[in-house]
Amino acid sequence: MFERELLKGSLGLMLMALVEQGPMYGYLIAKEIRALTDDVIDLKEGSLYPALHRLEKEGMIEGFWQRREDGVDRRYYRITAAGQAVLDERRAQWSRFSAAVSKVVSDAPSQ
Amino acid sequence: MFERELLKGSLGLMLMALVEQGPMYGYLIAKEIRALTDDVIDLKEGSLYPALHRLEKEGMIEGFWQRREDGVDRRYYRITAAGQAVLDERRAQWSRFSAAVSKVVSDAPSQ
DNA sequence: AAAGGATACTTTGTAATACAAGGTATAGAA
DNA sequence: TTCTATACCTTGTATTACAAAGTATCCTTT
Repeated sequence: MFERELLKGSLGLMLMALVEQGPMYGYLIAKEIRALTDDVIDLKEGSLYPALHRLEKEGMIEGFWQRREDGVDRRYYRITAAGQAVLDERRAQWSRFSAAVSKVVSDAPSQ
Repeated sequence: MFERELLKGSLGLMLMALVEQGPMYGYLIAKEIRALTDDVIDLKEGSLYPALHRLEKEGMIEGFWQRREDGVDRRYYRITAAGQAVLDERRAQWSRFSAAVSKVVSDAPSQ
C-alpha cells in the first residue's frame, strides 16, 4: 500500500464500520474494502489480522468461529456495545479530521 | 493530539501545502493550522520541527534564516520544484484516500 | 496427475513517525 | 519578578502497517 502512513488511524475505524453491518470475516472484509474503494485501499494480511486481533482484545469487536460445510473454519466478527459507542465517536472524529486536512490542503490560498 | 495516528501521512502534505503559498516559518505554520482547523489539528513542536527537517532533507522544501529587527532569527521555508510536483501528487492521493475511507465508513450500509 | 491460484488464517520482525518531555533564548505583560 | 508568548531544537518511546514467511483446503488449468 503506497498510502501506508495515511492508513494509520483509519484502519480500525473502517474495520469497525464494516463489522457493524453484520458479522464478517477477515478475508471478506479485505475484499469488501477493495471493492468499495476501487482498489484504492488494498489491505494486506499483515495489517488486517493483527488489526482485528487488536480490536478484539480492546473489546471493540468479538469474534467467533464458524465451520463451513466443507469443514473450513472462518472467524467471524461482530461489533460489541462498547465498540458501537467508540465507532460513533471515531466516525465523527474522522469527519472533523478529514475536513480539517482538506481545508489546509485545499488549492485555494487562504482568503 | 488525540488523533495522533490519523495525522500520520497527512502532516507532510499539510506542511507542504502551507509553504506553497509563500515562505513561512514553523511557529507560524502551527498557528495557521490551528486557526484554519478551529483547533481540530493542534500540531506539537515535537512533530512540527522534525517534520520540517525531514521535508527539507528530502528536498521538498528549502529553509533559510531571516533575522528580525530585534535580532531574533526565524527559519523560513519555501517549496522546491521537486516538492511542488510531489505536493500535486499527494494532494490527489489524499483526495482519493479520504474519499475511499469516507465511503467505507459512511453510515449508509452498502446498497 | 501436477501445478497454480484462490480462499482463509497465523506469526515475527522492521520501518516510520507523532509526541512527550526536556532544553535554549528573547520580549513584553502582570 | 514571574509568567506567557514567541521561536527554535533534541532524545526516547509507543504505535502500527506491512513484508515475508508459514499452514491448510479447494478448484481449475495444464
